[in-house]
Amino acid sequence: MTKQEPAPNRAKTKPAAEPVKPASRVTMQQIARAASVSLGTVSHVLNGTAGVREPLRQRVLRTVKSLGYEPNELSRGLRMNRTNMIGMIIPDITNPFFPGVVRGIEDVAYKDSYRLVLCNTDDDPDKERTYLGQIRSFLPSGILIIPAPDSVIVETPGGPPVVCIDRRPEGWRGDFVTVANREGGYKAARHLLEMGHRTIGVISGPSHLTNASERLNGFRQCLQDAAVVINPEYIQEALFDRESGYTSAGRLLQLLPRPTAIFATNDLMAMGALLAIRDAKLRCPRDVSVIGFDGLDQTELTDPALTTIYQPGYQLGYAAARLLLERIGGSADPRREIVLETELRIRNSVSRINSSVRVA
Amino acid sequence: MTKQEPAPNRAKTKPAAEPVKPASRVTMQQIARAASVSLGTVSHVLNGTAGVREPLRQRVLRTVKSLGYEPNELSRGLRMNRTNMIGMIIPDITNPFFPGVVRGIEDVAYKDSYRLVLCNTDDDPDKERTYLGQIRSFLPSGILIIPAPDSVIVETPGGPPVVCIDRRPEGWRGDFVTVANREGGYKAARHLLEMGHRTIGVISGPSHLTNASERLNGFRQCLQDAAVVINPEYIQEALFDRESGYTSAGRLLQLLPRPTAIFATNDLMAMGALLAIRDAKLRCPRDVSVIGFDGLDQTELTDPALTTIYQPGYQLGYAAARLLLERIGGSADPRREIVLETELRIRNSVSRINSSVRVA
DNA sequence: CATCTTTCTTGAAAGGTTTTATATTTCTCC
DNA sequence: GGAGAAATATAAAACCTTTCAAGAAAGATG
Repeated sequence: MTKQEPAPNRAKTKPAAEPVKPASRVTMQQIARAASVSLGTVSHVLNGTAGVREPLRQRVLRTVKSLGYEPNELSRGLRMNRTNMIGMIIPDITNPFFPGVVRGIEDVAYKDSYRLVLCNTDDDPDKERTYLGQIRSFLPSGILIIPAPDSVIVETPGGPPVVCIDRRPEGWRGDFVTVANREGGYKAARHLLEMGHRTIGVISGPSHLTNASERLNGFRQCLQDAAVVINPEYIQEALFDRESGYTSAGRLLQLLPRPTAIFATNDLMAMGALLAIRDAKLRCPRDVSVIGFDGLDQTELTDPALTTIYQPGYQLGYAAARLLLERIGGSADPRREIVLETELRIRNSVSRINSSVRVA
Repeated sequence: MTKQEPAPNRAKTKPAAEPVKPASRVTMQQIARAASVSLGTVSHVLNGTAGVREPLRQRVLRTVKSLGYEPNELSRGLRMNRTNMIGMIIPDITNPFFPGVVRGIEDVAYKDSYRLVLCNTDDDPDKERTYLGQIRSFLPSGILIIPAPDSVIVETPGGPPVVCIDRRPEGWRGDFVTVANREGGYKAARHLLEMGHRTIGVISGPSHLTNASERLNGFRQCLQDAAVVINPEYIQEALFDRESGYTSAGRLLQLLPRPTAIFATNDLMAMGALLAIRDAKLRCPRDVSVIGFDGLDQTELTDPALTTIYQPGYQLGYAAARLLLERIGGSADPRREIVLETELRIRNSVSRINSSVRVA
């Protein structure tokens, strides 16, 4: 306590008063002083870490309220060696599949009052590495990541728990939440076969993305099971975006015989295909059928409405976040792998092919 | 340094060794020791805050690299009274207009190595308040917000700068980045008038959202300028989402005379209208024309492709982030208001009306 | 009433950085 | 070679919390 002169001469002496601190935040120290109590006690009241007798407790609580104290999460995090943040690394929020995932994550995080730090990698492993480093330097409670292709994620022993979503990075041995991509691809193929298609083109995603290649594998498996062969040039690799879907579809349409159906391993590329078909003066599904993968809302309204394999994006995020929270809570269970189901959504972009074309 | 017995009896004595620190991060202190230099010097090398002679500098840098040091942003932020985070508060990432905005923000932020903390308010002022508090407790460098209706944002004098986007909250007197909503609405009306429409329905957004009401006002202004009257029941208020757009359109379609065109103040509602028209066994644009607002990518592919007023979401975010960064940099310029232009995108959902219907 | 427990309360350290004031070295010039 | 100035290095404080060890008060027991 600095000695304090009695009141009278206050005006004269120009006391070495603090120079009007620029509205800086209220600290626990100030609460302690105002409630004439020790710093530690304030902390104990706030966190319930030790019994504090009721009257004192009330006094502290009142002061907290009246001064409008809010804890400084930085010092808190510094002391406790982790903050209530969750790092969330995704390829690109602009790809309409991801907002749903993010939202699922956030809803879970919000309930437990975790904050989300968002990073878009653009599927660039360098950017991903940068972000990971930066995020770690905030000592987040956990990390949720949709890995870029070829990324090598490692879960550092002392560091925050990590859950991978949607794509499994090379050699990843930790928790993983995904969708039954293989079965989804299989379902797509089966539907096309059932509708009589035998000459089928595929627009696949980047082959080093596990989800893309699994969808393709499932698709192939089904054709193989049905003894339908598919020529390599009928399988085009694109980039999971509309534009490359458009160009790949263009190439497929020029093949002879022209495919009667196209499977795009995501909806964005399927939409590109729809556009390509239109631009080629063909009609979908009359001339060419299209089936997508994702089940984006917007594909209900395309012309024609897109038949697609739905995958539950929101649930994907939701499940991943729940799993992460368990880990943060200290769960040391063996690694978990959660696989959500896909679902064929039949709309109007796949038509039954006339039997004349059918193989005998 | 705890005294260390010679190796042989290690098994017996169970030395009071540190319990294998859980791979905790390397600190500046450790760098300092390893390079036999003071803590301050390390800091100066890292930040260039004081001249350090080259050989020493190199030695420090080498140690930093070899030990893999990464700064702890928490202590850093604690000391400097702010972190390199930016709080970003939006209504709902799931609304397809926002991802573009967010991406624009992130691209700017990334370059200056700021991190984004994402929060979805669902247009709920309480949730918004909660988030604001929580975000502030991280001492972010700045805050970017698309305000919820009826929210009261205040920029605390000592606190981080705030830039509002898209909607101006009641009484907001700070920086603001938006789109020329009024002119956009005007353009929509003019287009419909030019195409011969005189009986027009409107699906407006929530009236307490400034952007929604401005679009409507602009629209009305144009009709008024052209001496076209519009009956109150031809203006339906909806919620900026597809579902409510669908119901509102349904109501409009039952009016007599049935409107020949509908203006929806966002694309999501326009898509709902398209659906409603389809379900009412009518055809767009033959029976009813529709014009939207936003210019979402996906509306290129609807059936029919949606004519709409495009607003540059990405640029909105980009500009807001740049402005915020200037403020963070200390700019004390008078408050700025940036208004971006909209653009009429003519596609296929508005048709010219046959002259017989025209007013003489 | 003295002593022992138990329950509350406190002071101080720790966490990792930046920054200020001071100590030390190096250099310049007579 | 030595004084003084300039350049470089350092120690210690500060930022705001949590937590541990220890002190003080209250209650119980003989």
